Amino acid sequence: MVRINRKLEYALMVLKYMSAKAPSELTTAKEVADFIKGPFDTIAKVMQQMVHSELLRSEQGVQGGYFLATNLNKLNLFKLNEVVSGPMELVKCFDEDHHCELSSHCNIQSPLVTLNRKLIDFFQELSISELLRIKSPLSAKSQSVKKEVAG
Amino acid sequence: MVRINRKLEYALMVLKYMSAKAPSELTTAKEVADFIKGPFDTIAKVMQQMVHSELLRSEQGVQGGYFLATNLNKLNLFKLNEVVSGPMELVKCFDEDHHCELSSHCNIQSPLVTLNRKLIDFFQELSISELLRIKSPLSAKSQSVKKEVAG
DNA sequence: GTTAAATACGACATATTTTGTCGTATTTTC
DNA sequence: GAAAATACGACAAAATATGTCGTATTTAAC
Repeated sequence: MVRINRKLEYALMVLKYMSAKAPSELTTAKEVADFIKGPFDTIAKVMQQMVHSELLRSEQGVQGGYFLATNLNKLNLFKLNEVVSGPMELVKCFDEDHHCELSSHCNIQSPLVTLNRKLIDFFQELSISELLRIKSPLSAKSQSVKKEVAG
Repeated sequence: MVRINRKLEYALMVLKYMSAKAPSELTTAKEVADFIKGPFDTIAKVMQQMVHSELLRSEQGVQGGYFLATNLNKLNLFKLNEVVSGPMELVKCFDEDHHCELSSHCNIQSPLVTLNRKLIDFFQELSISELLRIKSPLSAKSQSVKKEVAG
């Protein structure tokens, strides 16, 4: 089954939620968890991962929270998935460590490499702002917007 | 992590293996299992599922086996995945029975519907013969081939 | 007609991955 | 100092994927 995981869903929900606010306004993990009625801990961790990758920035302590630190026009689904779920590998045979035990007799390795490449391209071409239909006030302010997103 | 599963891999390996033979020649599950050094039972079941969906046909008894019963030019990856792994649903919220518990407060449902549609289109456009680079003697014989597969 | 080789298929067992929880530390405001 | 927040590793639980077993059935060969 080809399925995106919860972490990526949470990340998308977070970005959607935060993008509705003014860029300077902070958002807490609790706030998002309450809003989507999801598990606080997991959502908090996803947001922390996004801080590591500089998609968000955080302020600690009382009154702390997170704010957007990236242009959602330039962020794509491949990157976001990588941030929260690690490298996108269509099949096991691609990862370095524990490579697939069938690989020595596999008759479809090259097709799978091709397929993996195509799938990565597919996800890379999907911008988050387009996907989530975000007007993106931050990006409009901080960076030149190359093309208007239609629809 | 977006990853195709073993069953789909086995199905592709089976088709690749079988397509190298003359259309009339039978292939046993054991033969494929030996060739790719994979688990016989699982591979046999995948082949049986392919019989159900009429991608293969089978002959029972000693000297029995499977043979191709479909045009691999017309078979696409979406269909093949569906046959061996059930419906392709990007996210849980789409399936009828146990729908996602977050759906009532989800703020990204419509984007996910769109994404799911795009992903399905992506897989539907990938023909098996193209993916596996199969010359497809069966289809060349039994059906008119619309366009030659380049590369 | 018995045996052997094969498909057919449900039930179960195991392994892997995903998802969520807990505990604890740290930062900052009040 | 207390409270509200991020930070983060370790573990637990749940879900899913994968593989195995047992048994039935079909058919060819002997």
